[in-house]
Amino acid sequence: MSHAPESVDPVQLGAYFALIEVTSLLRHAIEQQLREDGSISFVQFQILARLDRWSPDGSRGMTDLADSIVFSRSGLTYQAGLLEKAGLVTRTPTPGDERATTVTITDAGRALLAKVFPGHTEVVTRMLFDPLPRADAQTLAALLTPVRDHMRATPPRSAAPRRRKKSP
Amino acid sequence: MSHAPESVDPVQLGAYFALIEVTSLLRHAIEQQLREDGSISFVQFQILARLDRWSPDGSRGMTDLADSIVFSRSGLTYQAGLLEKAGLVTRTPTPGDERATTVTITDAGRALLAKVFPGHTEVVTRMLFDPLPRADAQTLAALLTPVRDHMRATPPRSAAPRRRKKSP
DNA sequence: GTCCCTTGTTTCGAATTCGAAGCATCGCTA
DNA sequence: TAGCGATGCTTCGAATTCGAAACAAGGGAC
Repeated sequence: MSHAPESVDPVQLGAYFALIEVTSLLRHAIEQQLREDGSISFVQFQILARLDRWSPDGSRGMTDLADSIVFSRSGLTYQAGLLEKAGLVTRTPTPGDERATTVTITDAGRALLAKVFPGHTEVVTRMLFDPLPRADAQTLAALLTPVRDHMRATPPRSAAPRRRKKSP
Repeated sequence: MSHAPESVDPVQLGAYFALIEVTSLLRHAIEQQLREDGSISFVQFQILARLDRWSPDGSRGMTDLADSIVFSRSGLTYQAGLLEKAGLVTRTPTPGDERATTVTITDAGRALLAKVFPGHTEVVTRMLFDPLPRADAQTLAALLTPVRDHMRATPPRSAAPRRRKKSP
């Protein structure tokens, strides 16, 4: 299936493995902190944060929300159910489209997020930003942001078009 | 719970989110490719690769192996069971320590890894290294490798601190 | 040699994740 | 306006993950 070389540039390989490991370690650390502070999971934190800080009116459609955190739709249905049961978000039919559901963060959701955020920030700072000075973080962002955009624009490979495509 | 500031430097935050998203997207892409090429999961690929390329004699103890890929021990027990059943690794008692188990990659394991590696490389190259030129990958590695080592040396902050030997 | 804390691994149960299939609605086209 | 593929979400079943508890062997103190 491929013409790609068996051997990879060790330098690049180093970057790849560091990427995977750093993210795993960071995520584990964050999960533990979140469990202590607010009894929510990392995905739930992502959902609340996405709604509170990067969404108009604190609400989004399900599909959009799922894509924005790189998560499956069915998985989001499950998590949104949990969050709704806990009173942290609401799900309402989207006006103008009976199919669509709008997820909105509640005041309780914002409160929990605010309670949990300092610990999260502290962990990220201690694990990632402390050994990575500001100038370096800037470099990292400058490197990774274009890569992220490239990946978002390049779906995994169309064996079967799985992820939703954008408007042509 | 913390004195950490509520607001984070947007530049750093950008690096953090890009890190999480890039890794998620990359991992999904790799998983799909692995599924097509060799019917193994990402963790299984990690295990085989770790044994084949970064372990003496292609073998390691369970704990060491689990830690090296940032994976739970019980999870590794499960995966090692699957791999053993598939004939890709063997589990033998470690000579000199009856408790310990040594995991060793088999010829079939190496063969499968060799078969799967090109596709893996191709995906990583296309998704990560293509938009990230070699010089940049070098920068990325230079940034992340120390961070990774820092994280490895700084466990998640043990919630239940292990009992120490003796009080001085 | 014996006690007892450590270390290495597995078992167990609960929770979470994903893909595929199922439904219902939308909206374009004739 | 009827037909029909596209779109948005949920349900379902299967697989995988983790932490805690259980088990078993090692090894130091006495």
